[in-house]
Amino acid sequence: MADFPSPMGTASVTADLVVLTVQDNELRVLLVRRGIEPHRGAWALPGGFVLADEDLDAAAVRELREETGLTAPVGHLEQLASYGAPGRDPRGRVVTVAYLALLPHLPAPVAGSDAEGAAWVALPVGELAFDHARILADGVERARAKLEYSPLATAFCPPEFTITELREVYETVWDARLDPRNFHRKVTSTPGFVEPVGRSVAADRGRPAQLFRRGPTHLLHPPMLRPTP
Amino acid sequence: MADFPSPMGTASVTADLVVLTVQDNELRVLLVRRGIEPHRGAWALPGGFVLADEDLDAAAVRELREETGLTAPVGHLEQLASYGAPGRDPRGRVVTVAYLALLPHLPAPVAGSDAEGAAWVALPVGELAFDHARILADGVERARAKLEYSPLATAFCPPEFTITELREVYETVWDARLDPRNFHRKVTSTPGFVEPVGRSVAADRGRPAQLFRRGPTHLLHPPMLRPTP
DNA sequence: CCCTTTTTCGTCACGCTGACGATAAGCGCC
DNA sequence: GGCGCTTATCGTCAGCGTGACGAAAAAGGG
Repeated sequence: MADFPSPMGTASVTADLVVLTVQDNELRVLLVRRGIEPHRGAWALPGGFVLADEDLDAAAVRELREETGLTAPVGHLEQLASYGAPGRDPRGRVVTVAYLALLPHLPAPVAGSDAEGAAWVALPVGELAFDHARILADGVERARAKLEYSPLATAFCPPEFTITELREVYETVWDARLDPRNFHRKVTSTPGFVEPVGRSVAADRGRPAQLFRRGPTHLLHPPMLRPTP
Repeated sequence: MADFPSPMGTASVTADLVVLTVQDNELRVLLVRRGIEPHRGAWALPGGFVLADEDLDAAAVRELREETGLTAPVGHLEQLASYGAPGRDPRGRVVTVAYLALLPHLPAPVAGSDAEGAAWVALPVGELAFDHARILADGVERARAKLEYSPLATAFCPPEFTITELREVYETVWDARLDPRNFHRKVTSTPGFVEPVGRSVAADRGRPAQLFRRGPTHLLHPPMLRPTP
């Protein structure tokens, strides 16, 4: 690491969020409509500046809470990547540390103080402010890849879910169809992926399905295979 | 994204490198000995401040060139993660974007202007300045994982290499022993992993080995499996 | 009760892997 | 040149996980 004084004056640092959820068999992202310039009126990823005495992860957690009203620790949050091209923000040098959040479907989002509104927008979305389209694409790609070798699909589900609900998450995020019988075998035979609750729940039609919780495993061995188109 | 003025004054942004190589069946990392405070005399990851009109990736490429003297694009370079805990640098708020580089073994490294020396240090290393021990651990873990599902082990090899050299890379990075026969079958039967050059090379003893180049694939299907200890 | 729907269990062929034997192709030495 | 040693490369075979698909179980509705 070099030393002061810095050749690059200084930069502002923001934590922006790619918050994904699955609703109505659609992959949706939380977007806010910008209330101020630049890009006033355009859709953008939620986020904000990192505070002076705040860690990057803490800033992401705070932003997520502010935008979704989340209090309990549900879903999943991880650092995605950082973006700092010189011209990406017309106001000056801004380095953005992007985070990826996977959540079960929640009530209507809350608009932040600097936004005119917030909404869950189904993918693919249209134009976004700044380089947020690229950040979103990176987040979606990360999420798609992580479903293969991690049990993170359960982050899209409520605390108790059926195998079919979990399969619909995979089918939605991957935009593919999975065989219900093979999927059921795979999920229930992978140790630590899901644990049976013991109760069942009846849908509108068909045989009632068993309820499951997410298991203790953080890595799938062997991974869930994405069908080859 | 929120707007100016920033609640967090501003921060300095550095690009630090986890440069890994394999030499003498040891995984080694490029470290510099700090010539100035803080942590003067301590080992640290190479890196430096991002310039005013410079993208993050460009800063990483420049630092890598300055520290290793690399001109041609060899090996592999990717963003690792960002670190910005408030107290991680005693001089003030510094956000570091860490990069991971995988290189074949090179001649002696070059000491930067702000370092008293540079060296390839075999893992595990001792104490490091700042939070560089954590960054290094994250980089090594990323490298170990990537060898499973990507052909990045070839980044540790010279342009032309034998299957045995490639296997020794896996064995060194994973600290495991692989069956030479099964490894040979796996590598040569995975499409696009390696391509035969057509020539052979004789070692000190034994049958001469065929030479290979890295293939066009960027993802291994199915992945190379790490042995379960 | 029969039909429909959905969940859940079984069966079977195939491909990949781990374990390991066998052969090929060099070298040094006598 | 033949022999022994070492390493590279090819073969064989059992076991496991997977894709494809049949079949039974468990509800509700006419």
